Amino acid sequence: MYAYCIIEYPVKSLDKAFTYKIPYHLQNRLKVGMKVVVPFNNRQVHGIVLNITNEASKEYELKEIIKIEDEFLVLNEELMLLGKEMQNLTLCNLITAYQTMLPSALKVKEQTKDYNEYDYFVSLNESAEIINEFIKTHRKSNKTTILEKLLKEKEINKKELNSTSVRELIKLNLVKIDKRIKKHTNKKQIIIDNKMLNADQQKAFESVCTSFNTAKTFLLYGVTGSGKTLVYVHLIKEVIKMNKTALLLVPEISLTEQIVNIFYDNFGNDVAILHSGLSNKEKYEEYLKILNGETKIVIGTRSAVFAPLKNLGIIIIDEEHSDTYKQDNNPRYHARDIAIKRSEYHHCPIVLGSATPSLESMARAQKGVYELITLKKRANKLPLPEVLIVDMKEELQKRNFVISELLDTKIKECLNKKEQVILLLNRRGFSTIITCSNCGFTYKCPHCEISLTYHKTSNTLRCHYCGYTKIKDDICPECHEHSLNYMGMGTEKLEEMIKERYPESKVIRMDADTTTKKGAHDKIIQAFRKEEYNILIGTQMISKGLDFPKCTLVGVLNADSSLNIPDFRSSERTFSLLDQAAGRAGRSEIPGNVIIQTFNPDNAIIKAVKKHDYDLFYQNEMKVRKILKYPPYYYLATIKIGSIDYKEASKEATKVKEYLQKNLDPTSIILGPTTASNFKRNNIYRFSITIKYRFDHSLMNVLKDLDGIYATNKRVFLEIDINPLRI
DNA sequence: AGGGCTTCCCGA
DNA sequence: CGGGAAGCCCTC
Repeated sequence: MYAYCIIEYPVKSLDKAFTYKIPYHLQNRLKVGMKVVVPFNNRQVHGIVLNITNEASKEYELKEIIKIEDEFLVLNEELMLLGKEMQNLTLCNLITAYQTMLPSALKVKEQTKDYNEYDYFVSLNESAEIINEFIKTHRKSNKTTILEKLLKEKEINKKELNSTSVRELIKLNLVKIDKRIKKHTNKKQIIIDNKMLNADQQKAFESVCTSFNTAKTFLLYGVTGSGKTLVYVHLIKEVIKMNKTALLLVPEISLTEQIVNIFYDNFGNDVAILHSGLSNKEKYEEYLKILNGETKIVIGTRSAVFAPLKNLGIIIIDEEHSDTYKQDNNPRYHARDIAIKRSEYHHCPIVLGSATPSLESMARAQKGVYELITLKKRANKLPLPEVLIVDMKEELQKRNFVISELLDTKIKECLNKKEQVILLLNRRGFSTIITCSNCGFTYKCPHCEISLTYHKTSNTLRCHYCGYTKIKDDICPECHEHSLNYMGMGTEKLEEMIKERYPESKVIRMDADTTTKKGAHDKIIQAFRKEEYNILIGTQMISKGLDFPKCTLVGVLNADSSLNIPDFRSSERTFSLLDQAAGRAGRSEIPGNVIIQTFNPDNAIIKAVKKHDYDLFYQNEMKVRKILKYPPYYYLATIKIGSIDYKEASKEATKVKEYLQKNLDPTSIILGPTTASNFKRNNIYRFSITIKYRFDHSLMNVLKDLDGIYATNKRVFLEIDINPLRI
């Protein structure tokens, strides 16, 4: 028998199966999807078994598999198929696809790390007579007490006994030790909310229920606060009743804990949680629980879409429009696409939930590809919060640079009434531009040529692209004057300013800098919910999904920042960010207010946000997309051409374009090459080519070939992104 | 990926 | 001629 294996190196030239003989003693044990050790070019490497056959080509002298690395199946049949689909969808190496699906502890490399904790049990190694004899013939000691205990209890955890005495007893051959994997008692009991559904929610629930056992995609479009989560909970409950499993994806770590907490009242099932904030060991434990079928519900972020659940009954993607569902390095997969593949395999429905669906999803729903379910009203029947637009051009004349008059009064009101405020500023750090007022010098990253951000807490200047960090100077490095100005407002500076301006306030900040530690997200959220603080300052990470009943005021300080980014999706992102942020206010009995500060009060997006009018936004934006030939009317693919050498990158980019022009369908539009949005990053110059296409059956193959051409080029490399979120 | 083999370049 | 660097090829 022979095994076709893919080996661990993620290199194009090795992205193919190698054939090995299966030694006799492994023939019954070896299964497809197992991790094996094989000889490879005078080395031993790890691989995954793709296929087992009785026949093999006689072209090569075949070597034998050395051993099986993991006795249990690493990847089941579904996930093996899914990896191949991901390879086709994203043009990554097959092994890269499989690696992405596994928790790092099980990744194909080195040896599988033993993350298990063990318990050691002591038991008798001789008959009762001999033990009794020993006790009688020796004077009373630690040893005899242990033996007496063991006569009664059969086995005792070694931890409870004196280790020296145990060691002596082992030497005497009277006792032995068994090593067993420690069973963790699971703390996260899932708990199903018994709250009843309202009429709208019930209708939504029932529509999905009629399609259990069908691979159908639903778009659950519900305004913020309409209680989508409760619909999820009831659907999952239903699925569990049918003895199936459920997968719930959320966009950010900060939302996993919150969602878990919603599932209360013991239902007897455990829920596994998977997100990047867990340690490798924790991920491994969660993964094993899922693999062993000990848990039927998985909640997690993007990569949780690969959770090895069997018998999936439903997949739910909350906040489906979120950018975080697309991985921005290889393999550039979108969790939504993967989820749809999985739903096809399991014949189960998939629910995409959002208050601001992506245009792609809404367009598909309009066309009837997805079934549209709408929740128009907030669950608590309260109106959506009133959105007030402040024109910052006028405020500037009143010398209000950061906080407008209106926002200031509202904050004060809120603090007086003992209610809570959320302030959204989509820029972290203290100040975003540092310039010298004497000579005009500005700090730029030496590797990326973008301006450095000053972080006061660490007293450093940092590049938010590559992570370059340097200690802050006191004087200008060019003209050596004490003339450095710290301009541009980041969350750190805002925090400082708010504390000063509202001395009675208790301010907490949540951004990438305050949430590096494990569990920090949850801590901040809990503290704010318990009203230990009354002002929460944060970046967009606070805009999604969070539910603070006492929050009645949301202020968006720089609504324009995302509007001005030159990308075809920036309107969509802005609308969704603002609408989501607005949805944080007034979620309980007390009505809320939203204040949006902008320099473009007449902008159509801002106006649509004011009216909470997704449809208005959708209709307008679809017109723009149609004229400009962007998704959902056209599909996109981008190719980034990078090199340390500027000229070489530029030259190759032109060659790539010529290649595409020669080989692609003439209906496809090829744009570029232009300098990529972050042109120089980590000292690499990058050019970008964008392909717009509708029906181009040759596209994937052309791109695959192109990738192959550059696979051996060490100086120039390509990054291909199918359906990119930004160009 | 990474080791072995060939080729190329150049000179205490 | 010799040695080191760079390029090329192969791996079941």
